[in-house]
Amino acid sequence: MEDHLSLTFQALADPTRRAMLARLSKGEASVTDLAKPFLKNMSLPAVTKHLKVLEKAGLITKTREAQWRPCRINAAPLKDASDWMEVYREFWEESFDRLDEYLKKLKAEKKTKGKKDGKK
Amino acid sequence: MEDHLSLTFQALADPTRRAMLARLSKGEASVTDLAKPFLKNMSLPAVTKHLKVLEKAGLITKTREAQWRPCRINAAPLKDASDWMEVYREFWEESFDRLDEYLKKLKAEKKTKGKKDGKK
DNA sequence: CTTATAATTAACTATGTGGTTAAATAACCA
DNA sequence: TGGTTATTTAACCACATAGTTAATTATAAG
Repeated sequence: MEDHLSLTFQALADPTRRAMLARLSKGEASVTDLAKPFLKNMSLPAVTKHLKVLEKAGLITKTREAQWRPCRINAAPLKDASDWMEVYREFWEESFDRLDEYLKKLKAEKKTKGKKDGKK
Repeated sequence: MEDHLSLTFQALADPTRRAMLARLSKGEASVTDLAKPFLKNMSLPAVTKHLKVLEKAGLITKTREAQWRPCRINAAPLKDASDWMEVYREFWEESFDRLDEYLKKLKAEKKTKGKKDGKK
C-alpha cells in the first residue's frame, strides 16, 4: 500500500482518525488534547499510533514546542482523494435521477392501480 | 470497522479495487472481465475477494446471469465520502493561499535580507 | 538533582488483509 | 450423462493493524 491515494484512504478508514482530523480543523492541538475524547476507549500509545498513520499519509504535521507536539491539519492529500472521487459524481447523481424516476413511476402507477404488472 | 464511511474508505484504499471501479464506470462487467487486467499479478480468487470488499461497502452490486455474475457500480457510498471530505475543502484551498503568501513573503524578504528575525 | 508532565518506544497479542493453491459449485452445451 | 466455462469456497500463509502495558526519552519547574 505504497501509493499516495491508498495511504490517504487507508488513513481515513478509521473513525478515531477522522475525529482527530475534525478536531484539528478547529485549530492546532497537542497529542494530549487530541487524545482527550478517546482516553476512555484507548491508551495514549494507541493515540500516538493513529497520529503516526495520519502523519505518514501527510494529513497532519507535527511540530515541537517544549514538551508538546502541536499537530496541524494538512488537507492537501484530501484534495487528491476528492479529485479522484469527483470522476464518479455523475454516477451518484444519476442514481438520484433514477430514484426520482422511480418515485414518478410509483405516483403514476397509483393512478392506474388494478392493472396487473407482468413479471419482468 | 463497522461504520459505513470507514467501510467505504477502506474499500477505496487499494489500487486494484479503485481500478475495478474505474472499469465498472465504463459499464457492467463480469468477474472474468474485471479480473483480466490483473491476472498477471494475482489469481482469480484474489479478484473475488476484492469484489467482496467492494460489495460489502455497497460500491458494487452483483447480479446473476447464467454462469456469469455481472457487476455494476453503485456510487452512492461515494457521495457520503465526498460529503465528508467537502468539509475540509476550505483547508486545502487555504493551503494554496498559504503557499501564495509564502512565496510573496520570500520575495519580500529578499529585499530586506540581513534583518534578524526574533524567535516566536 | 529531582520530580512532574508530555509523548514515544518496545514488546507483545489478537484480528484483519491480501495473497496463494486445490477443491467445490453453478450453469450451459453436446 | 459428461465436459466446459465461470465463479466461489476452503485452508492456509505472511504481513499489517489496532490495541495493550511497561519502560524510556524530552522538557520544564522546583
